[in-house]
Amino acid sequence: MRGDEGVAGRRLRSDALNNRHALLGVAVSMLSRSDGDVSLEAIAKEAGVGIGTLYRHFPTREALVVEAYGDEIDQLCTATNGLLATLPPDVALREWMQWFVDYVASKRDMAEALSAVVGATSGRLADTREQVVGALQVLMEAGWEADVIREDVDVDDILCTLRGIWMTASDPPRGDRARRLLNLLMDGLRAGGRGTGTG
Amino acid sequence: MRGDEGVAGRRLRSDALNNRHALLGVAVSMLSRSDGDVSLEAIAKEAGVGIGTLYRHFPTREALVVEAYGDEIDQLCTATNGLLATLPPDVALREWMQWFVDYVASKRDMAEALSAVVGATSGRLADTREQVVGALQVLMEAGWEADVIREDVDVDDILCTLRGIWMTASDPPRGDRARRLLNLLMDGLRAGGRGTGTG
DNA sequence: CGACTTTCCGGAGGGCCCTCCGATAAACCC
DNA sequence: GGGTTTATCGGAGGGCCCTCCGGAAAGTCG
Repeated sequence: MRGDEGVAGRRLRSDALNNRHALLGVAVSMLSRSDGDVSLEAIAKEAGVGIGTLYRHFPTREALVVEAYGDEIDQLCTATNGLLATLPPDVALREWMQWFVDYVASKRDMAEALSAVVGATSGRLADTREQVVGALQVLMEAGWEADVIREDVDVDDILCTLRGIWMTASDPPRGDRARRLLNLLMDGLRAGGRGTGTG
Repeated sequence: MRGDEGVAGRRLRSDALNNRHALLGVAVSMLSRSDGDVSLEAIAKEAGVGIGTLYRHFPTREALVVEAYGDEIDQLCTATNGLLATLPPDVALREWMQWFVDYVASKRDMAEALSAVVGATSGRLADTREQVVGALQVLMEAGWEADVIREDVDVDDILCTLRGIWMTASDPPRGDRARRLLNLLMDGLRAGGRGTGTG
């Protein structure tokens, strides 16, 4: 399973590994419930471990959420190949961003968790960042190659804009507006050559 | 002074008014300091009132921040006229958004506070929302009139996108990226006619 | 000035977050 | 197994957020 080591990559002791899996399982289950907010202490209790143990494995709530849904994020990030195999690059990019935004909006706490990912510079959150950036990079490069995406916009620009859109799409869910904003973004991405802004 | 009444518009009792002013003054002063986080309890204590009093006047941290800087937000929102008097509408819009984003990035807690404003549907935060929407509306309408801004993008679209940009521009401050994103947005806003996205 | 009504105050209290360190248990060696 | 090392656990504790309501102060009327 992904992420079965500690921060230094060392193998975890058996009890630590059990606790880690228990926490992730409980986290997925409790975060999926539709009732009100879920406290980290409640997750630790339900998993049968102390709160200190939860924090040792997952230093922030965001880290826990991202790791709980790590597999699904993996899937989204590897889906780029399938998209590029069947769609023009710009359409593939548009479609992938739509999936991503919809996915984020479908999970409690995911918008905030992935916002932390965007700003992360080290640790596991930063690994996830690299993963997402990588997926976007593949899509963008295909668009550049086919000359359907302007070249003076970088992957970080897109990621930051995307974050703005998924924040809008979640809490409360607003898929319609997200679609409009993605259209606006795509139009900016296709607008000819050098930026025409005044700044 | 702006905001010298309670939620129902009734006149405040004298002690309440004094407390309110004391809280706002202390809030501005403490939020302007550059050291670490400022707790609401610390603000209440410094203002010489109980924590309950603070919450009665300002139901959330965001409300306190927005009201503390209400005058400055007013100024930003009325600056549109001056801009439109001397600049083409699209340039004026671009310039105003730049001011706004830079302003948000310059105040502790302002990014989050104004995010709450964007989502507010009632109360004083919603009033501020109307104010900002009004300013944007003026700029957009000038752009539509002059036929330099596409007409299938509404003011809420811009506000949501703008929020994404100011979130990026603050915490940590990243004015360079904000400028790039504003350029991208402007290019989308000028890109011809009907949206070309696939959604 | 009292007496009465209305508004407002203050801080105790409960919940959550996060840290820290003495206690505990796994892993390893002989 | 017994002893030693080292990783891990657990929860007490302190801080902040926010609510709630008994009590106090301001305003009002005769």
